[in-house]
Amino acid sequence: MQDISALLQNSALKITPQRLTILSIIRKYGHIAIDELYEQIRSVYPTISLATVYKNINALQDANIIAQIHPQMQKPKFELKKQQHGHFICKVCQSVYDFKLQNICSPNLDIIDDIEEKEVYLYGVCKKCKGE
Amino acid sequence: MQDISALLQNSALKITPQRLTILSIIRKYGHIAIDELYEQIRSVYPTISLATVYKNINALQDANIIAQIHPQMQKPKFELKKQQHGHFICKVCQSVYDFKLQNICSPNLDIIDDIEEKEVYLYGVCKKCKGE
DNA sequence: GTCCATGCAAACGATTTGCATGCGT
DNA sequence: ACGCATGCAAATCGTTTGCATGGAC
Repeated sequence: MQDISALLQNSALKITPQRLTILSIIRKYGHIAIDELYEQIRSVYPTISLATVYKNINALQDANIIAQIHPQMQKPKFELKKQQHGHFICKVCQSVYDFKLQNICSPNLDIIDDIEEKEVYLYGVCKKCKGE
Repeated sequence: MQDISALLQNSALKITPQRLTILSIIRKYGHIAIDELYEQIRSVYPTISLATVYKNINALQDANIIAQIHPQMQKPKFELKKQQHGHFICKVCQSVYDFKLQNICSPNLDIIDDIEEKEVYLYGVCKKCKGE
């Protein structure tokens, strides 16, 4: 379990209770959309402004502490930044699961010089939903 | 080269000059954002409304004639729907190249029952930009 | 004490909607 | 002739900005 304060300490960002709460909610949920995040944080800080949430997710992205994913048919979601991985999205329950990215296709496209980053989304039905 | 009228004939959508033009522009550019599409179609139909362009891309997506891609750091772009493929995005010139998706990683994640769709974006610098 | 963060309201941009008219079938 | 498509304007939604106050360092 990563230490959330340390993430902020190693950045230029100040440690505020709002930021700590935002990060702990993201960690708890794994992947969360902005409106769910806002809803969750309001149960802790009822007076927090949506603008503050937006400013913080932008600052945290710039500081490379969180990352944004864009699954098809879903609102963008945020996650704590970690090593490269892919996402499996269940079409039924909409859950997002991380998985290790290994030997992704090496496309033989002569325009490609070299590949620096990979972004992979797989879509299907998870076992939990299939089993019902 | 696919026949654009046929795409519309096989759908419930009416064949209008605006739709044909939208589709031919998408085909010509391969991948195009909505504002570029609007700009291009205005050079043919100067009176077309942006609302019409939006209504049409929504209708064409629902009819499975076009698809939307979401490369990181770029506006969403549209392409004609075709068999499954990945996208390589040049970080310098922002160009999008299609490539054939073959033996993508089989993640050993026990929550996955089976995979129905794959969405892959690779990011790097294309040879054209590297060579300069 | 300084500077950044917060919270509110207003502004903004992108997309959608309602409605009257036009066009494809 | 009917019903969907178009084009305009207005409405809406998500996100950003400006600014005064508060809090972290």
